[in-house]
Amino acid sequence: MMSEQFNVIVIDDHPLFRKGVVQLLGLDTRFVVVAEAASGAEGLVLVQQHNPDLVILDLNMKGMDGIATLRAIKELDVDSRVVMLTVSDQSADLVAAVRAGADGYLLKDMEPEEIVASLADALDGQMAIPERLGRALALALREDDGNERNAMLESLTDREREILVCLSYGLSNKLVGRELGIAEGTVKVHVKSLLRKLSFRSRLEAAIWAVEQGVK
Amino acid sequence: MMSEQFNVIVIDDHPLFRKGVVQLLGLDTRFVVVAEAASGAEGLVLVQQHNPDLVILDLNMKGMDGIATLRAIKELDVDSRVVMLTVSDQSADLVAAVRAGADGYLLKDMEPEEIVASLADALDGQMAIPERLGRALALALREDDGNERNAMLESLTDREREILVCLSYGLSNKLVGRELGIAEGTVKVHVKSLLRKLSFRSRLEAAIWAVEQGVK
DNA sequence: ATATAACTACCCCTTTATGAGTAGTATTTC
DNA sequence: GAAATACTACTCATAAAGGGGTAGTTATAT
Repeated sequence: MMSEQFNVIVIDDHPLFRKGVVQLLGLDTRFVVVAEAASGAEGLVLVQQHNPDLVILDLNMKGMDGIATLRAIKELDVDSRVVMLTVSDQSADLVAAVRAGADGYLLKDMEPEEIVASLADALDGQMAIPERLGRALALALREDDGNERNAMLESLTDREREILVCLSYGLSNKLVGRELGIAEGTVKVHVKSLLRKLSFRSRLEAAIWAVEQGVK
Repeated sequence: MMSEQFNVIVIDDHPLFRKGVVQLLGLDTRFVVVAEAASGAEGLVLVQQHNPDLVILDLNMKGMDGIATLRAIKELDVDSRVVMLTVSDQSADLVAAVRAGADGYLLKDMEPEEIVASLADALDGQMAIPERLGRALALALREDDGNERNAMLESLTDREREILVCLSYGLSNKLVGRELGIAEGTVKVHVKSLLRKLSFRSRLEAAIWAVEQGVK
């Protein structure tokens, strides 16, 4: 079996970390860094152009943040695997990344050997999750069944919950406004807020979730 | 109890039937025809202007048909009751009308006394459904549980069913196209077709229905 | 008193979605 | 062969949705 080479793009707005990653990958002949980007927007263009095997993406970036960039990449017509690289060991970040389609999640303070091994895993189709976060992820996924649902709903205001119910009935903004006696523009604000709080990208996703959760 | 008077608007693109209805209502002092319209679009404007107690609406009109007009009226900020008047005794038409929010459903070949009595019922809050269609309606409503669901699904082509499933996952047209390997514009055509076939007004309604029906 | 949060309503702008139409190709049906 | 249907892909147009912002009001908490 020949030793394949993998094209890699590194996206990180911190030049030092970026260079560190590039250097680290340079030590392993399997990895070829074909491009670097200092922002999500810039990285997006490069990914589109190069269609790399692997994208290493910083989670905490100014401007277009890591999750947004990850989603944007997943919407491109490329089949690159994306591994998030971050200093955060917050399980919330991990869960958000996994939900948005991350193929791996690495911590910047991991040992170089661990990082390289994890990247190889990701390319191999296995999700690379550090040991210490595995338990948090399992916990978060279990919470998906009820705990998290309540947590998500409780993060909404009464008005937002009311509007979510309307969405689950398939109402348009105009009809929701008429139903609740408020302006259509105001409905948009609440919809916008609840989409942000629940991390949905459209009223469609929110409505489907609400229906599946039995929100009434 | 004083004998109230009800303002009525008649919408029918058949002048003869329209005049007949107006004359019929003229025989009963409770009804006051405040306007007539020969098309759905025209009627819509009049309903908006007059906010009548009752709208008598022909189901079978050229141009904007009766169901479409009914929906448009229900979207207006008026609380008019709408009774469909039609020659059709097809239960499908009846079901569609009831679903779209009709407050009554009359047949043009009913006896004048029956029609007037039914209109009074509708104004009183009771849905006016002819005896002979009652059984069909009950049947149709029972069919809502499975039979009609299958009938609705079977009216779709394979591609449309496939796309409906994508909608139930919350995908946008662009993502559906990418998922199925076709152009976004093509997805739009299929979505438009399935919305028409299933009588939904938005992908949101279709997706919610699909989720509730367990379409997978 | 002064934050803080929620609710309301509007502005701007871009993207999506929907509706209507035309049209070519392939397959099936009569 | 001709007709019908499904699928594909356009065009053009309007409506709806979503993301950003500012801002005034009310209520509640610090």
